[in-house]
Amino acid sequence: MARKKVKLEWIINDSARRATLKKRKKGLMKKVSELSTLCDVKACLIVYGPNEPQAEVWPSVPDAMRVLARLKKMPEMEQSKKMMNQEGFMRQRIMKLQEQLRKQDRENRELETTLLMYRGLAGRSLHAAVTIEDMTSLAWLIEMKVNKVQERIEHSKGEIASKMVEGVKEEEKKVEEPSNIKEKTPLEVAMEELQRQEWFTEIMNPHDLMICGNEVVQPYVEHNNPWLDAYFP
Amino acid sequence: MARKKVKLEWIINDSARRATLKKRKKGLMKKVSELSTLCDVKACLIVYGPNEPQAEVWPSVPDAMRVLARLKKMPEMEQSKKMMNQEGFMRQRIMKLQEQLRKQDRENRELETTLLMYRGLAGRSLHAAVTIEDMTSLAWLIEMKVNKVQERIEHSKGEIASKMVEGVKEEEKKVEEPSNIKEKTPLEVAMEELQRQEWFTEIMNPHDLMICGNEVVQPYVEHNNPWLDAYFP
DNA sequence: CATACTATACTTAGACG
DNA sequence: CCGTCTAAGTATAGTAT
Repeated sequence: MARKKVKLEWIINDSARRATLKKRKKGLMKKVSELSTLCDVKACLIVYGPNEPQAEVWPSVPDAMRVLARLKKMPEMEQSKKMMNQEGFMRQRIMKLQEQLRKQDRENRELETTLLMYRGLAGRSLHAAVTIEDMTSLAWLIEMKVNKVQERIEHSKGEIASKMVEGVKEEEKKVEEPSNIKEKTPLEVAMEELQRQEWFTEIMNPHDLMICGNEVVQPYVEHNNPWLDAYFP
Repeated sequence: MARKKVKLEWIINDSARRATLKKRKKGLMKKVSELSTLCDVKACLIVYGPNEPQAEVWPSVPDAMRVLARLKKMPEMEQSKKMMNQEGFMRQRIMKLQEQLRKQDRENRELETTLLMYRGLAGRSLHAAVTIEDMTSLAWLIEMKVNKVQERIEHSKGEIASKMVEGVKEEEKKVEEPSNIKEKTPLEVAMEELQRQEWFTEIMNPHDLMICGNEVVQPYVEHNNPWLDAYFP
């Protein structure tokens, strides 16, 4: 009746596997919550069942969304790590932080506006009527968003374009080098640039391709088209 | 020299807390990976440090994005659970699934297009030049997205509007009831409807408010504006 | 299938260098 | 700060109900 040392591999036995999943999932959730209270850090855990489309989420779906939102903004930061052992690191770091602060301040102002507006709407609608005006406000809020995104697109387009042209020029310069050093193609550079744009990640839907680091990533998709499997193995 | 039973509360000692965080985070990562190999389930874990903006992510940032993208689409499913013990559940279920299938098929077609297009771009740019045409294609792809979103907004606007008006009417009907039953206000209903729109979750940025179930959720925001704390405790 | 049990494997708090 | 050590505390595989 002793306990075997567990081998780290897929459990073949069907019921044993489900039992293990249940037990360990529970344990994991507990441990995540412990970590989060003991050390007061934000964390989130998502576990999908084998067939269920419904995932188990800690601490809650909305909170997980918050964490996701935060994660989405990080790719810009990952690169600053590479500068870690560079000379003059401090000055760059400080500049980055200052810029971040300014940005955050701007965001805070926007947040205030949205909060106030929502408050106004919610307060009024508690037991009074929701008027056409409320509805219009909502529509206005949404249209504002769209306009903003379009503005950013217009603003970024030129930059991306010049980056690409730049990339082309650089490639033309070293046209006869052996170049078995795998460099990023201009398109990849431009795509990475796009990934870093906030409006881009918010506009592109999850089924679009992403570039992350050096690899082209195909986001999660549950497809039922065998042709795709054949074409992209 | 014995080990105390750990109290589940914030560890005051600064270095002890950081040590615990490090150890337990490592343990958690291990356990998540074990679970995922033992039971072959998709999972993801994100843990933020106390001050670091850089999160620790398992299994990897792109994979986490995939998992989260999948999560984003779920809210529609959560509600079907409430119908579980209703009569005629089966027919509704089947209809939902059929609709989902159609939707997925459409999405697959879009995916194919994007993949083919990207392939074309990537293939051409490997060592050849990136032309203005490539760049234009990219811009075109993005503008398509924006147009689509706007279409959806136009299409949904009317529906949302009528829902709100409906809500107002209903509230007017029962104007003299005591109503200590906390019902959703029309605005809340409309907002929930919005949340369910794909274009909405993709357009709204993380700093906007979300409604999730019955509560108004404020997404993650690291603010440095004390006034906000005072106003929204 | 879920629940309860228990021996054992695994994790980790605290001490030490 | 970091890694190592070790006993105490937890998680859980296998089993029984």
